[in-house]
Amino acid sequence: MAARVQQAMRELDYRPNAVARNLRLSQTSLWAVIISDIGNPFFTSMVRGVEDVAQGAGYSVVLCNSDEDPEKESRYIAAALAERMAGVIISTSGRPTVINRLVEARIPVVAIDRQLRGVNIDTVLVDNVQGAELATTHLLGNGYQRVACITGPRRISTAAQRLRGYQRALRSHAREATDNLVRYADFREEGGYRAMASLLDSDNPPDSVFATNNLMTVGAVECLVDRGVKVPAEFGVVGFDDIPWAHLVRPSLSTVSQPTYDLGRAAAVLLSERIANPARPPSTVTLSTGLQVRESSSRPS
Amino acid sequence: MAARVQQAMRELDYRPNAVARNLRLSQTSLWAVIISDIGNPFFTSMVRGVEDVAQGAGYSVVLCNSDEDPEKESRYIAAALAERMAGVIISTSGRPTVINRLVEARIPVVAIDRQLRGVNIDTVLVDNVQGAELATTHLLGNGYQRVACITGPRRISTAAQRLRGYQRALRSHAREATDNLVRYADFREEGGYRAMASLLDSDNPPDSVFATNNLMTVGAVECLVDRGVKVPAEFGVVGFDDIPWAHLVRPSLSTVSQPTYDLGRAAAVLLSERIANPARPPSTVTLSTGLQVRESSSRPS
DNA sequence: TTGAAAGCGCTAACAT
DNA sequence: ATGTTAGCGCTTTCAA
Repeated sequence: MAARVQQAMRELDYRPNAVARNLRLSQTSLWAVIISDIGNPFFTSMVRGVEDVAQGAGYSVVLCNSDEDPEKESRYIAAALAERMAGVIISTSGRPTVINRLVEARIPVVAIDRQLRGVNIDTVLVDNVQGAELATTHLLGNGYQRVACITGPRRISTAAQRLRGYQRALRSHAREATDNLVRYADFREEGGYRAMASLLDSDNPPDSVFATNNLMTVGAVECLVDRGVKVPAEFGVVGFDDIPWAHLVRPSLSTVSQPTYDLGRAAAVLLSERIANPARPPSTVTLSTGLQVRESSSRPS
Repeated sequence: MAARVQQAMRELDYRPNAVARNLRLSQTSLWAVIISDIGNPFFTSMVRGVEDVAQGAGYSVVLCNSDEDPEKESRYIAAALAERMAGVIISTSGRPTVINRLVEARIPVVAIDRQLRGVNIDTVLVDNVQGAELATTHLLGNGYQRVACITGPRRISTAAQRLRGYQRALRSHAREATDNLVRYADFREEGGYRAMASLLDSDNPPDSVFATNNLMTVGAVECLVDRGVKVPAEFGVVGFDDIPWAHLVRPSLSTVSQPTYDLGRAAAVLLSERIANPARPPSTVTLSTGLQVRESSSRPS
């Protein structure tokens, strides 16, 4: 009887070997989530969203941290490929070539937060242009005259789109969008700090800044504090994406907020749908952003 | 010749199937790092330390987030077991039973940050008693009279040890270590907030607090801000473990700092040594902590 | 209902 | 130096 087998299983504490099972079925129950900076709370919140959906669908989520390093990213992609993971959710560091392998190997892939050029796959984004426009317009509306922008690496779609939103806002307020108010940094704190320093040291410095991610915003504010520049009285700051404990920071930071958890959920839903039906055409989900006005952009009149 | 095979491999874009390889060799090149809260920057820094060593030793690191939930933790342990991962580094949510399976299955396991009761395995810790004593003594030395303690769940070793260090410091300053100044919370922000509220609402409220992790410290400070209690003039605060951007928070937070990155490195080294030599007796590495004095504990005289 | 066997893709041992 | 084969533990198909 089957009952006796069950009994024996318990007695011997039998655990099925998933490796053999995976080999036989040529599929696993593991999803890889490859993110570009584990130190950025944006990604950690997103991962929670992915996890909650994945658990419900019977998958386990393993996290891989590429640290914005294309080489580490490649290594993790290779691992996901070699282990024949059931699916991959990736926020790329910007090199499209390596990811193609996954797509070619017919492993379901969803791009999250950042677009993948050259391949047509499921994608979950926020409306970066709109968010950046919101932030810049807000600064202009509060009486700041020369709004600068600290953005990320050109190859990363969010950096490019947020810059575009900034430029669009300037133009619609009849300001010229000059290059000398734009700095390209690395989406990290130190990069934000250096970019801010460079802006302050320029010939005709700005009186406010829009930084295109949370860590660079922190770096920029640190620079302003170090130089004794008063925020928001002398200088306005708006960032893209919140930081935790934003309310404990003085001055508290105005930011473009993103639905990070829902971003993760949406990606997970797309991935499970693609696994269920590999033939369906890829779709793109775009979530909208909101402006959180706090102290750093509210110039006293 | 071998050269012709190499050539064919390239032409066909051959990728070895790691699943089959794992089955044959009954081992993988994947380490699982199971952490209890991905939202806590303490763990993210630790993971970086693990990763850097692992990469050097030819392993890839996948991260699993148990969110302090024993059930999720069990699921990930089961996955690590089923996938026959090469090793596991775990910061447990406190249930010893499930982890035994890993040990019984002879999968190399290293406990990090939190001790595992009942099993004798490689462990990496910080000197929690010493750090807590440092923090409490510092508050007493700065003229605070009634020092409270917000600690974590009893079953977690760090919570117990930090509480012990607090009690020891009180006794060596001839203060009674009374239970009504101690609160057990959950190592999260909301828990810290509620514990602080409970302390303030008690009959004989404290004039300072030592919180045993970073998130609860943030929660406690939020509560103090909401109640209009002046830190540090009316109330002193010291936390255990730093938060990012501690310098941007006003008042800036005094904390017991931990070598988080080195903690990860040490665990990774222990794990790779155990993989190389499964027979060696388990060892425990204890790293020391330091006191970062900032504004929140410096009462103006 | 229960049993037997093939084969997933790889590696290691053995034979040529 | 090159070729052949057994077997890792599972699932699926086919046979009894």
